[in-house]
Amino acid sequence: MALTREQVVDAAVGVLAGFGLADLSMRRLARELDVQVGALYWHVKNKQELLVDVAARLLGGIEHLPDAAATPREAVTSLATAIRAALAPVPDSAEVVQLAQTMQPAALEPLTWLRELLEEAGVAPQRSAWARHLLLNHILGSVAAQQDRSRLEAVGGTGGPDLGTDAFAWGVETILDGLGI
Amino acid sequence: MALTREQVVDAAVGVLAGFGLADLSMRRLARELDVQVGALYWHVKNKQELLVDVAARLLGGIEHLPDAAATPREAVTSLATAIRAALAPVPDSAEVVQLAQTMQPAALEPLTWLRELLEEAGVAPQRSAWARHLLLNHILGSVAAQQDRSRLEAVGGTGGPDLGTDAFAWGVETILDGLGI
DNA sequence: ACCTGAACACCGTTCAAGT
DNA sequence: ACCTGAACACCGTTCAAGT
Repeated sequence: MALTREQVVDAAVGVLAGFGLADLSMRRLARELDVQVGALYWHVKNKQELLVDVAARLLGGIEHLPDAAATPREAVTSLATAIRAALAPVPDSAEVVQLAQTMQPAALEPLTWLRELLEEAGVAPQRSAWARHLLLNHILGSVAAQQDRSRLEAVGGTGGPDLGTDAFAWGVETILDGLGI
Repeated sequence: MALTREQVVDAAVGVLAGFGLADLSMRRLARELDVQVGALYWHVKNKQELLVDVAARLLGGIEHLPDAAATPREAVTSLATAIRAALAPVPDSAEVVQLAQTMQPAALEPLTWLRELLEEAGVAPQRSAWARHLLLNHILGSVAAQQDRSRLEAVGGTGGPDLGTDAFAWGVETILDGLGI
């Protein structure tokens, strides 16, 4: 049975989740899939394009319209939290999303919803693109900072109660306060 | 005359400013300095340590206490703007600073001043570390976004009036508003 | 003290040739 | 259509040996 692009992305997500971006090489992927390196280039144009698919997969499980009952502001908070939760367990996920966002912004749907929700919550259309960036920088920065910390703890981790969550939630509230919504 | 660590850092900053992080390899540096690669490793422990020095150099020209006459809030804005101005012309500088910040936070003095100024402006000491991160993520995110845009324009650039500046200033004000200072 | 030469163990990408 | 084999042009790091 022939290799599929799906399988290549699966393997890439697996290596990223298990070992981080430094170990995610095309050659490692080929080994994992029992093919030669060149075979991968029939299914993906290059590594960057593959990473866009990886980012999309990481964010793929996020649902739109989480709570019809919530206030518009709570809807923003809820989506931001869902994005963070999806990225937090995967090492270097913030870097991968940032890259994908730069190369193909439209490929990461949940990140575009952020702008819509901000407008529904009262942010002016002229400001919503900037506001989305502000929020996204906070989300990705929080994820990266938390993962850097856990890298230092290494295996002898303290197993603490996820201190990053408080800082993250506070940051979201601070931004929304600043937006006056 | 023997090679110095200073010269290695100089060369690294030069390659980064001129060609970006992708071209900043130890081998390229050795070529530029007319030595063998191994020679570099007598002056720096590894590439990461060198990049910390590069980041420190990029931020090294920033002065503390810019305006004694300014309000505390203006002092924060002024420092944030100075940091952005120092990084904006150097490709991939945000990535390099983020790496350095992770590896040796104390090595980047101007970034530590940000916290002090925020406290002087009225941010509670328990919140000032989080607030600094929020602001820093905005600064670095703005720099990266602007450089990504100018990468797409490439050589045939429109030469527009630096649209990123407005978004940056607005973001700083929004964060400070959210902090209630 | 400072550097060379050479090696080790990797990379991403391409492409003729096979099936 | 899909993959192999092999090459091209690179990496970061180490280290005996030279001066």
